[in-house]
Amino acid sequence: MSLADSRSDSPVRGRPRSEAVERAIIEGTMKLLEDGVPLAELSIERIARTAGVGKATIYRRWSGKEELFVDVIRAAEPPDPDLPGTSVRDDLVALLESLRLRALASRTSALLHNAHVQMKSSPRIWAAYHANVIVPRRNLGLQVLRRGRERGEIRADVDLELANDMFVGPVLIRILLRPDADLPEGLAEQIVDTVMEGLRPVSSRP
Amino acid sequence: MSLADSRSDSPVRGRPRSEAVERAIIEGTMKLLEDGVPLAELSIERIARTAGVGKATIYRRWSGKEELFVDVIRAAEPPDPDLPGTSVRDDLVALLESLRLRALASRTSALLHNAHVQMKSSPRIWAAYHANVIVPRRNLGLQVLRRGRERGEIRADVDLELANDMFVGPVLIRILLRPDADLPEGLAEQIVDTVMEGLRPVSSRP
Amino acid sequence: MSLADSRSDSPVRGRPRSEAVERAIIEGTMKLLEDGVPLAELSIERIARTAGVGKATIYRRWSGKEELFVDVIRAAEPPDPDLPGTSVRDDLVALLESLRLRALASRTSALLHNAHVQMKSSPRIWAAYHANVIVPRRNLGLQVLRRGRERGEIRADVDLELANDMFVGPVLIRILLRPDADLPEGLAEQIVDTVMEGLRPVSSRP
Amino acid sequence: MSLADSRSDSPVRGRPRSEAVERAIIEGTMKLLEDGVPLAELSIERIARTAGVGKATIYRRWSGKEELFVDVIRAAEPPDPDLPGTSVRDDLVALLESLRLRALASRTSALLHNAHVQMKSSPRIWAAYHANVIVPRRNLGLQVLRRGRERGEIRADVDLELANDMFVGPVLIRILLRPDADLPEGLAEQIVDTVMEGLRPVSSRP
DNA sequence: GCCTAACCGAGACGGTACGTCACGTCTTTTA
DNA sequence: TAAAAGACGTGACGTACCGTCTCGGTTAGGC
Repeated sequence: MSLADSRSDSPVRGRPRSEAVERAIIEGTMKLLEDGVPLAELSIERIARTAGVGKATIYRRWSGKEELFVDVIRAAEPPDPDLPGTSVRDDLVALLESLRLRALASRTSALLHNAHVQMKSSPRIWAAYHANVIVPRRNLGLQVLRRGRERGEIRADVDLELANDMFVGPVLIRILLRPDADLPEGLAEQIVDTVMEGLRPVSSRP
Repeated sequence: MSLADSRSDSPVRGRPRSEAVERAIIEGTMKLLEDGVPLAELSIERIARTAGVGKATIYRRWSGKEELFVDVIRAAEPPDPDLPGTSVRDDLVALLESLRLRALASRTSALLHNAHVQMKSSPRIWAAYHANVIVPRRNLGLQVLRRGRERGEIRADVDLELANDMFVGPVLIRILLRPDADLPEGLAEQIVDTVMEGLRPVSSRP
Repeated sequence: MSLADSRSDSPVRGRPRSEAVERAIIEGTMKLLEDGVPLAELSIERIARTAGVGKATIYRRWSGKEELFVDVIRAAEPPDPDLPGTSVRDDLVALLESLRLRALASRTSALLHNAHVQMKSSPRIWAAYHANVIVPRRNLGLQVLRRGRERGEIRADVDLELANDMFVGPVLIRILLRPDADLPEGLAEQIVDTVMEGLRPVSSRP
Repeated sequence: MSLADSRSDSPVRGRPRSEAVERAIIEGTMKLLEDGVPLAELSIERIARTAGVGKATIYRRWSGKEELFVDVIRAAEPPDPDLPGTSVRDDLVALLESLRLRALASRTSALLHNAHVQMKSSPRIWAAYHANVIVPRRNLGLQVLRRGRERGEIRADVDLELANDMFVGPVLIRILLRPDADLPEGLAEQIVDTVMEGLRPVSSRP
């Protein structure tokens, strides 16, 4: 292997792909989405025009609109939130709060509202999005809950997957299904405090 | 209705539209969706071909693909579930259980998974779907919760809209975002019992 | 058969193709050629734009650029010339003169110079052009020569196909291979008189 | 050469162009043509692939497809035929015979049939081909005829340019316009003898 | 039992976007 | 500096749908 690598056969050959072009495409797409262009009008042709790029350059990197969207959305994803670590309750509030704030930020809002829409048209792409975006976030929540169970803040018999859905579901439902719904301050606390009540060990009840 | 028809200005004139054709279109579309045709390939042209119908005949009834989908989905919607009325808890379980069973039925499953996807591309259509399908279901839940508050099964200070989202959210999130997730028997009970814990009046705690 | 024909199954079905559109396409193409647009720039896309027509409308009638050109050239072909019939010599002069005049007319000149060029790229199309344009003209000449042989104006042992090439060749070579060459008045007479000398029966020599 | 190389200013600077590469390109193109690749499919990209050469290497030598073709065709041109010089008649027969044989040779046949086709798309290139290939051949014929006139084998009032077209035209017409036409042995003699009849001085008639 | 307006299927129409390919130019590394 | 490789912007290719528009041919009333 080290031998093969050091041979002159084909390290990279030819002109390398321009990172600037890649950025231009993704940011051009993002700009169009932010400008409120309906998803149905977001053609590859238009993206290419906006980014000042040839169609072939897009197809060289992504095999279609949906594949491109996975990367666009990934680029728009904010970094994982910092968790205080003081308690399960506080960590969950931080997680949900970051979800709420992301949805309120107009930039990602337009993306979040519409992004998964287009991708669900293609099971293959949805899988990619699921693996790259949804699962990691989900794991963050599961990790918090697992730690909570170890610490005795959550009953041992609780289905953590379901618990996670009970925390995240109410927020996501408002974001995805009812974009007009408001996401008031304090929403995260209300949800966490209510659901935690049903997960707490019986001994710790007031 | 008979009053309107008997008006003298223009009763019907000419050949009336065939109900059979209307049914053929909607059921043809449904058949295609059930057969796993990706939403992106569901063109009006293909629907017309499948239903053995002219394109104009479709456009005479619906102004586009999305409008048609609203009716297709409405046709696939099961009737509102019967609520036992014995308690808030039992009614909520019945509601969630009907949601779960609908998602498990393969026929509507394909529709549910993908329906809102296409429609969200068109705000206008999404509004129609929202008003005709989502809001009524939602109101059913709110009604149950309101009755529960009146009966004292739920604390007076609880935000019922949010409470509703907390019951429905976990189920919908699994249906819409993770079609591969399982919806095990007893899911409804688990969710309702857990969340209800946090909504119950302090006095009724064990 | 008469039964089948009289049944209502499918006389023509659907909207008939517009003859006006067909004309617009052919004349649009001709206009572009006359305007000196290089053949390489004569894209279907541009023809459609010029004719104010959708691309699909062109492809519905012709399977490609070359097929279309066959019809464009056929449309530009002048009618067969009137032959005086007084003698082989006079008929041949008339034939060659019509060829010369056609080449001088700027309209068809541009076509003639470039038309067969594009078509030869496709053997299939060239065959069509050959069958529809070249062969009929050629037959006209052969007919004249055959009549001349019957009348004794041409020796019986003459290969008429070759003879025809000897009359037509010199003119065509100037048109196709040397567009800058001049086609002076009297050219037809010179060629016919010279070649006829070699075809005449020995007895009729001066 | 050695003198030029030893000059101090800029003998050649850098890596010299490879003649092998040049040959590979021209012969690769010829191979493709011989293999019956339709002219329309003869892209620079394909030629480069076939010759195992970079596109830029081709563009460094020729400014486009047509320029390249001029050299390809020139490379395929057979040398000028040896003329017996015994009489105008014999020289012309030799000229026409060489034309006939060239067309029969499959190698150049494919080229001859299609070569001028592509080039006529570009007036500039056609001019180059005309000057480099057509004119020299043509001059050879004119030279023979001029000598014939001096010797008294051809009448003094004969238009030699036209005479040349009358000899060459019938053969070329068969090659270029009717590739399926046969070019039988004895064709050259028949044409020359027939046309010469009309060019001979009156005094020498039988 | 006609008349006639609207329906119905088929499919042509001007468009727009698709995904592919070749153009001629450019930017890499290697020789 | 040449050469192979291949990315780049451009634009045509031929296909598929869009939503609209004729066509010939039903199919129900109202007269």
